[in-house]
Amino acid sequence: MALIQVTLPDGTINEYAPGITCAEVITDALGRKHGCLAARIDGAECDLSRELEQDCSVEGILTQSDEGMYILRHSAAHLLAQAVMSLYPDAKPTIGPAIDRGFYYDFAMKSISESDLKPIQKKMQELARKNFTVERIEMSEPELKELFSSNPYKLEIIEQRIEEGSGSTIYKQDDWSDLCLGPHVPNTSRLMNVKLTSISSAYWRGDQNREQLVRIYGIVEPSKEALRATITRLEEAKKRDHRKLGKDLQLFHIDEEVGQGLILWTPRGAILRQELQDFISHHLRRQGYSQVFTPHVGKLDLYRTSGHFPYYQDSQYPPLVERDLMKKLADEGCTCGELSNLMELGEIDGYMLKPMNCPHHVKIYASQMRSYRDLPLRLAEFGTVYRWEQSGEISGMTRVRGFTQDDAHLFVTEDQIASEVLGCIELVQIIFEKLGMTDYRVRVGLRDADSDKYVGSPDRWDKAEDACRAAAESLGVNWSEEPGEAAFYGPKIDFVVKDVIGREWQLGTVQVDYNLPERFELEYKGSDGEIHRPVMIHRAPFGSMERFCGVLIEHFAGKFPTWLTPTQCHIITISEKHKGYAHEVASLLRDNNIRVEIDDGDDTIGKKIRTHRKMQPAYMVILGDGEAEGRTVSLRARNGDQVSGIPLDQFLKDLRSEIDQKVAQPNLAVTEAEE
RNA sequence: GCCACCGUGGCUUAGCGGUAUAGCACCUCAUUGGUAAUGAGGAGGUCGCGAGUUCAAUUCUCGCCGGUGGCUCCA
Repeated sequence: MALIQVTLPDGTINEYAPGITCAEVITDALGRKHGCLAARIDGAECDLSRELEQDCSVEGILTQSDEGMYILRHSAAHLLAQAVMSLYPDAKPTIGPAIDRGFYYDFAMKSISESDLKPIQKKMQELARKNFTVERIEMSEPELKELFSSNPYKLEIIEQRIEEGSGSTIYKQDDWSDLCLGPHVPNTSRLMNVKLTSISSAYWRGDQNREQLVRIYGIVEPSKEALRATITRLEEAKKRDHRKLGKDLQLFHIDEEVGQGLILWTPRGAILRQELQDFISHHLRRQGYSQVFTPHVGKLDLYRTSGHFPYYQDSQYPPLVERDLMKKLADEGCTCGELSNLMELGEIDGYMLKPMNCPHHVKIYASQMRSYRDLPLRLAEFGTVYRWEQSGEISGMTRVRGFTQDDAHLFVTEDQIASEVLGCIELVQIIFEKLGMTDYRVRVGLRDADSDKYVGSPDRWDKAEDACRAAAESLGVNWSEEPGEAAFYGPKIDFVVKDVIGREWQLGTVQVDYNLPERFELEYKGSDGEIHRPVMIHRAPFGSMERFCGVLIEHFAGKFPTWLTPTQCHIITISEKHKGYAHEVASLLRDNNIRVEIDDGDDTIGKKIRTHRKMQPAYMVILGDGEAEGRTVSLRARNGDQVSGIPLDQFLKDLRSEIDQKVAQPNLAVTEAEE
């Protein structure tokens, strides 16, 4: 029989008899401890057990690789399904993919609770221990339909995914099998280190109108150590959760009597927010923005013109209707449904909590005759908007019903779009850089070429889209084009970051808009003496102050740079004798605009340090006999570093400069200690 | 909005058909202590809200409100 030639990743070509498996080839090349759990034949992923029949290239997939982890997770999902089926024979498995942080499997079954996860997990480990071989079996369509005849979900997949007359594969371990393309680990013993993490629900095919399924989430790692490390990492991440830290550090409060998703900024949080606003305001002035203020409500008619009221009713607070009018309508026997209709028709007017700031800003633009010399006109406002988010979606500071955007609207000529979009991007870059937020991605939302829902001419879109692409490119970070993700009124650039539990949040956004100027018939007089229509750019580099601060709390784990820290210094006295000096130091610092808290109580020094540590001041300033006599201070940094005998004026000077320069992290005590 | 789970003084939390733990925080007294908890005492809760079952509900049932994890949605 003719031998086949197998090319290995290093370029070596070995000859084998046909029918040799990938596993054997890899073992031959790398030895028995090759650490692979699957393979690639000519680039296509497959099982280690796959047999080779002709010349090809073979490459092992290491467990540690991204692809390897993906396969491990996918196999763990299968194991989960096997375990669930053995414990709940009535359950019907649907789909169970690997995801970035683990895996899940959706079942049609009676609901189970968190406490049921333990036995399932135990069963999984028991099955894993039995070291079943995971076997790939090719089947024809009729065979598949026969095998999964009692599972309508699998049948639906077979109907939709598998071409008439062709077949697919199942993966079988012990007496259990699942419809799947693979590849999978060679045997279940690879899946010992699993942990089921949570239980929730999902709709079949993600469709709200279809069956609700039970979804079980889990994580899996190649080794016990890796699993333990992952669990520890998840627990550590949870400690950074802004909802927990926000409470511990007294940054904000949400009160159910005030309302869901409505943030109360407490004094310490207000400082954080104010510092950020001041920081960005400085850059706005530099870039030629004009500050404006507008009210929190506007007439319904305004939002009829802008299109917000008719199009986005479901995500708005209900309109406010005048009390007398309400009473009159009620007396006339008008029902709620009729009232709603009247409002929609524009028969009666009312006010709306503003869902966006743009209509107000548009009106400021339109309040004067504008000439091309006025453009670009950049109107900025920290504007608070209200949106009726679904109750189940509200979360901490990241998804709320009332929030303040660091909003601005740029009214520009067609030719100014590119440079102004770039200016907006620069602003985002300045902010992210100063705060050390390098872990973000950028989405450029482009129009869907096949759709006609977009306003504005194709060539204008092309230009605007090019401007967005170029701007995104200029950032030097990961960015992706997302066709079909543009707003109907123009392309956009979104900045997306992850929170501690891996959820992505959109922060900043830059959007080009041809629509609103049209709707409000905005004009300017060009240099040619003709009337032209401006283009608008909406942009919010932080996105919302609430969401941004939420993400920022997690980013810094509550250990903010000195300029942002709500209380920069906590002054702590050793004993009663030092009260006088402590207050003197406090006054001096306060006079120099440094935020100080003083503890001259009668706790021991150890106790005071323990107490104040929790609030994460940039520095603890310890004052006792030595300091009072020599007019110096002792500093204690967050990490425990200490330094004594710093002359008071020098400390003030250094601290002031650290704040003014917005240094990334407090480093006075650290620098001194290292010398 | 949907599904599951959860809701005990400011915070963390024990408990359970007979109105309730403990720690931290708070207040008082003593202590004046040099870098992660000094000691003693005290006060503080209609056990999320409303109904129902029961001789009796914080505990069981239902409804509502709120939170958590997902799903769906997200201008």
